[in-house]
Amino acid sequence: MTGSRKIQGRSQETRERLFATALELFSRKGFEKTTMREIAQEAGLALGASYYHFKSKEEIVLELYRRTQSDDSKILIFFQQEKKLSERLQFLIRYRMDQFRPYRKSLWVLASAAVSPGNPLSPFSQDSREIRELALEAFRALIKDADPAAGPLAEELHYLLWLYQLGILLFWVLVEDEKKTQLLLSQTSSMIALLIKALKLPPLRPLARRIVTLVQTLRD
Amino acid sequence: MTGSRKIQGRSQETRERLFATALELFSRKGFEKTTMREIAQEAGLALGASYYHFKSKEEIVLELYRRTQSDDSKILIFFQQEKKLSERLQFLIRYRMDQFRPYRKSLWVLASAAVSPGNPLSPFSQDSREIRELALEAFRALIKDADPAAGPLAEELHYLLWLYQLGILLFWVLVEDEKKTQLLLSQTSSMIALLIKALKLPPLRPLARRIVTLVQTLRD
DNA sequence: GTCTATATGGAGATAGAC
DNA sequence: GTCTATCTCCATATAGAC
Repeated sequence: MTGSRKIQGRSQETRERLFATALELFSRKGFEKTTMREIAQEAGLALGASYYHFKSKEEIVLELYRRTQSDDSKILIFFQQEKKLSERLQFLIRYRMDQFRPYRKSLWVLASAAVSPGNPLSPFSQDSREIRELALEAFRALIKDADPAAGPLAEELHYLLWLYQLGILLFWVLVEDEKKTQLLLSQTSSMIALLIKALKLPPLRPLARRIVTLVQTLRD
Repeated sequence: MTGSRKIQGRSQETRERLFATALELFSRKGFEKTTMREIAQEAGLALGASYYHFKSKEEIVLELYRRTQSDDSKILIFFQQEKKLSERLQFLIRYRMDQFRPYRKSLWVLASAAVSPGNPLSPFSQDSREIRELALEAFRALIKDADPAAGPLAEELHYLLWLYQLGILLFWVLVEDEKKTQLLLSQTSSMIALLIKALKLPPLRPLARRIVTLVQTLRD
């Protein structure tokens, strides 16, 4: 038993080393240009040994997906004690960044590899809807009982804020500057709260309606 | 002479067919997953014959870059007769879309292939600054003498509008719906003009300053 | 000028010895 | 678990027919 645990432990260690080496190479050279031979060599293994741990190069990416699966219960708990919309926004997006941070450098390279048509890795293909719906659910919870209330944007605000989140994450991944991203997040999230308040003023009601109609039309 | 022209003509035709076939396959299967063998076969050529026309797979992409090089003089001429900012915005962005339209389906796949680190194709690498500066120049011209005038945003408005353009083009390439893109463009460009006007109102001056400071900080 | 046929070396992946 | 040997398919390059 103890012996078996030891072996499992060493195997896990090797697998971990392979995984880390692969991500390092992916972020440095890109997914397609990184070869299994390189990964194996850099991790100090023979090619065949690497294939024992990961059946294919794509399976390494699936491992990354698995590790960034989220448990959003902490987000919902935070929402119970904090009603301010800008604070909720910042918390939710920072929470996502914490999930992705260990793999931030690999994210862009892998995401762009994944959008290739017919790529089984693509979160934009089959699994897309499921993942996106989960993410949208968190934003629906964010809006409920929030201050300021959604007002005339109510029907589409969760979707708009989800798009906003994508933009922030894109900036984070591309610009690779933690401080700047935090500044952008804190500044724009309070501006958004301001804008939501402003759109409740009677003279701006038609504009708010126009925005909602536009978003609804574009979403199909 | 006539004989030579004829041969050149046929060669040009073959080259054109190869080029079109390659782009079609790139957009269907992705750049990396498309092989020269496939391109040759689908175009009805032998492999070696393809290499006569394009020395490498990457050279096909360089051909695409060459074809989308822009001549912005028509934009400047349009600006002389049209002062309205929302009209200018729509014209400029539609002009870019016209440039890219023949290759729209290939754009995303190639762009994502190009952002791989160390990729010689990348417009984000060395050539990046040059291309971006050219694009920004058009937006500087757009703002000059525009109605409404830039107001408190003046210092950074050309940059903000350039970002806006990137967003519209991203939507266009990803959503693949010409009508929706046109709707998004016309609606949002008039909202932008409205917002610029609003930010001149005295109570919104501090907000405008905050935006300018934020953009300046984030740009380095 | 244009094409066919073929060679080289490297990629992902697998089989089977240890 | 890890290795070596090997398979198949790819990009690339070139020799020579037409």
